[in-house]
Amino acid sequence: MKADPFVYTLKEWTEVSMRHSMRNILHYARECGLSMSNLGAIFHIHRIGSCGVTEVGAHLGVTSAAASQMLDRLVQQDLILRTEDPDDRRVKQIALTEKGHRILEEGLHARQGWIDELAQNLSDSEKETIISGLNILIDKVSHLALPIEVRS
Amino acid sequence: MKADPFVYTLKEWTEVSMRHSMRNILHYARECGLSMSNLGAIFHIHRIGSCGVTEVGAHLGVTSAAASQMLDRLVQQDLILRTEDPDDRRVKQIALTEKGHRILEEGLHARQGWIDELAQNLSDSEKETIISGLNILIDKVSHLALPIEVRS
DNA sequence: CTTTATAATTCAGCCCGTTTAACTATTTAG
DNA sequence: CTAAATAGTTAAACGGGCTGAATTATAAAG
Repeated sequence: MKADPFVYTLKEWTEVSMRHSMRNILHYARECGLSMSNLGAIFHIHRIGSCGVTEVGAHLGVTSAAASQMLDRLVQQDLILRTEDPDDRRVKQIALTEKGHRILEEGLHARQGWIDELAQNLSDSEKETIISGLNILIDKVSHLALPIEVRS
Repeated sequence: MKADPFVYTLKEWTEVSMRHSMRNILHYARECGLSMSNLGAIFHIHRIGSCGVTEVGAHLGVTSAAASQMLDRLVQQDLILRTEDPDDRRVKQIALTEKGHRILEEGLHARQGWIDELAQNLSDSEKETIISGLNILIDKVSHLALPIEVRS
């Protein structure tokens, strides 16, 4: 089980791609003056659409107090919008502003720019082979048990 | 160029795999009381072997003062060793302790554990297809221009 | 030998992210 | 209607991580 060459290769690729992406996103974060937590929140808010303060905190693994304060800073920077939920006025709906969306797009581009570069060095037949494999992975990974989002 | 389905698919997979890995490593960091910077330093030290304080800082994108302080905390936690370089006594050689190696191994395992799980849902022929693609990627990515490690 | 450059450390000061606890507002349960 | 639960905010306190500047030690250049 430990000697599965498939697992070894997939881990190697994951390691390499993550190293590239992480370096790029860290550089971008520094460039635009946001912390990784900030970017993580922005990415999460985009991915799940509108949500509440506590939920953002749960995803980041922090208390609702911490989330509230961080979101407050993001509101001040005009990156997110915090509006009252008409159905339950205890809840604040968190959403990205236009500027927030721009940061998100730029962040994605910064993080994955190396992939564009990589693609230029590949022939069409190589791309075919790779796509076949990736589609299998993408299909199967969606069936994985969803990791639980816990607060300690 | 923007509509290259290959780029789209590869980016999608990178996004998904990074989300899994990041969640797991964040959870692990929290669990063992280390920051992501700490883990990043440990990973880097392991990857390039022994190195100096300033170099670690450069990789993390911080000043040598910041690196010195962070490494100091890691020394106190018995995660790294800081010894004088006999060839140039200005330099301190940074290396992982046994405990540091253990944290590294556990971190890798935590981060990539989902890959083991994923592998169980794949047939041998599917694995073959995927490996073929990954090997192309791994080969080509090594030819990418190395991102410059800069200090602003 | 003297000067200059380099590696690392220390210190003061700042900001960010976090927690706990207290508090307000609102909703839900009885 | 009242009591309990929930969502969010606020405040105080702590520590991490960062910077810039000063310091020490060593090496390299002249």
